[in-house]
Amino acid sequence: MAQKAGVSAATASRVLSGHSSTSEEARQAVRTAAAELGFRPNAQARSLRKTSTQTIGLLLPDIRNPFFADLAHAVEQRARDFGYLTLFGNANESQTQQDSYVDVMLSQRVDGLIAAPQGSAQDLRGLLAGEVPTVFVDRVVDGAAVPSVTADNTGGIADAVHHLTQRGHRRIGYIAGPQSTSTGRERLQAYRAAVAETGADDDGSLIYLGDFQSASGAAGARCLLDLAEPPTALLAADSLMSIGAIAVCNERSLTIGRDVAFVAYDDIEAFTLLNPALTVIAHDVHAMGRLAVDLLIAEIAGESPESAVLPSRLIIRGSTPSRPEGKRP
Amino acid sequence: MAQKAGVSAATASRVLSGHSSTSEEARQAVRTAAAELGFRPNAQARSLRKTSTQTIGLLLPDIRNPFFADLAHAVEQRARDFGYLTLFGNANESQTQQDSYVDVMLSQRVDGLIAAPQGSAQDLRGLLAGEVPTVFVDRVVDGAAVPSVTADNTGGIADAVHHLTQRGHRRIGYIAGPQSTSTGRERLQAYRAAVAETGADDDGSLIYLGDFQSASGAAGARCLLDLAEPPTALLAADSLMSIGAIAVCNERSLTIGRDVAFVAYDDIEAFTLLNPALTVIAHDVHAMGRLAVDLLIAEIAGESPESAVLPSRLIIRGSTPSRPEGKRP
DNA sequence: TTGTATGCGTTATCAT
DNA sequence: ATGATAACGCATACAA
Repeated sequence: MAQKAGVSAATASRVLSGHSSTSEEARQAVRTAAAELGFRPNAQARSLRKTSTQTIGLLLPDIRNPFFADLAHAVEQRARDFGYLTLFGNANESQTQQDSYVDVMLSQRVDGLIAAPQGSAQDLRGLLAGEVPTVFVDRVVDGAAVPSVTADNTGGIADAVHHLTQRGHRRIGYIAGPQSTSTGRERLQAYRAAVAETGADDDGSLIYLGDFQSASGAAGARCLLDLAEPPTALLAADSLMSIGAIAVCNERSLTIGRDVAFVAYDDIEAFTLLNPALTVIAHDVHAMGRLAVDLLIAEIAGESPESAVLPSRLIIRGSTPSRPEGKRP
Repeated sequence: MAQKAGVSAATASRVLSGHSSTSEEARQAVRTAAAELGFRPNAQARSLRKTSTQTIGLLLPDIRNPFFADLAHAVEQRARDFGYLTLFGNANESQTQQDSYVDVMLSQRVDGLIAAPQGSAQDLRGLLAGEVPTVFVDRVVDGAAVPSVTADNTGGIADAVHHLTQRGHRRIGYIAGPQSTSTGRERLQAYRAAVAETGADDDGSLIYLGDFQSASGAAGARCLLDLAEPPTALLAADSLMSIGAIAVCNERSLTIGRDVAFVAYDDIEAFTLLNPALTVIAHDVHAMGRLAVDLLIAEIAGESPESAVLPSRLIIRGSTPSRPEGKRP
């Protein structure tokens, strides 16, 4: 390339990176030569020489979960604003895959890492050793000194339970997330606290432990509805489990809102299409992703950004009417 | 690292890559040293030396579209099987972002590229110049000699239109995808052909050009339903536009299945929750992603794999009952 | 089996 | 303003 332009590699580099002072004719020569050859600087070599890769890693547990898809989109767009390419890993709700992606991303020398982690701190030694600037998003890992952007899980669940008890429900079935995630744990704890506070039935059999996937939501709904004394309201800890649970209700010809109330954690557009539409605990996913990137950028710049907790908002729709006097099958 | 283990860099490299012959004691020394130092080989440097990066690029138009999220998942999992990391780009249905991602990925020297492209061949000169093994998935670009894995758009739409006419519909409103995509074009053409073939109303005003996003589905539904002689059935070219369209039907208290029939292109789980559930044109997204990776691997290996067209399947559910005699508002 | 030397493509330093 | 040179971290050909 350089020789085609009749200059040294150094000059070509200077022209292409627009760095140092170059002559007009050198710029011309290099640019035409580059264009003709379809020359593309090798990012690997550049990263090797510089310290940065202009790349951040995004480690998500499940890209098929609309919440994380939205989050990915928000992160990616914001990262672009700062000139970073987002390297994407889908842990598939598996510790093994998560670890392997952390490994790969560290090997790729990402400049920073945004992760919605699972498991304990031990599993993420790499990150926690401070090997790379890291921000946790949505989920956190206990005992990790890592800035995070999370949602107000406790407030969200509390609002939902209070809402349901106000509407006359005392038996609230809860389809929980996996306890290997901070969100799964926090939301379950919040459910228990809210149940205690409101005086709703504190019955361990009203809790089903799912895994944030649709099938477990279905299993949970079956289990709860089969109880001798079934719940009059269902609350599921994410949108995918909600979908599974609602499918079971339909299967059994239980009408949501009439035969059983329903609240979903996470809002997705399709939930507004249901009849009645679903009452949900919603968040500003876009803000969450955006803020996570901002924190990471600050961290990369050597600052120590503060963690943030974004508010939850209960959106009341038709799936949680006041409880009628009548019984349900 | 090497000196900590008391060996040369070459020996360390050999041990870590498990390549050449090494002595037991060298292996021990290197491995313990590597573990103690938390040593991680630099993938950049390795890629620079080797020709491959063990990385493929995946360029998708919209990760928030469940179809592409599923596709991303399938591709990523399959790529893992071959030891490839998937580098992910979300073009956001924008040509500019698409081009910039192609640029970045080529700079990153991905070993191959899987893309659901938009626009014309001119916009993707880089790929088409054969700079890197490429496979198109879902969408293609005209005039490009690139293997592809697509769905049978024509068959899917034809089945849907035939189904609707058999159920007594003559005015079928079609919310089309953008004509800058091959899927948008093919499906629209198939709609027109099927309308002509079945003798349904061939009325240009029954066609609305959307952009595969939810808002345009809503706009399309409003436009079509406002017609002096509105359609009795609606067909939308993807799931997002379907969601927007259904929201409008609900808004107007039109009951799907009773007041207006509905068929969505692409199946998503939430569609089965609607009451009635949606009739959809479904595909095996997982197979599509998997096959795309397989083709790419073959291409990387120097072969010339054949393009594949995966079948569409019409899943008939409650949203398309036989047309009653009664009119709709 | 292992060490030495070289090169991958780029950029920073130091001359000129 | 530009060229020569070294260095980034790793892998390989060759020598020992």
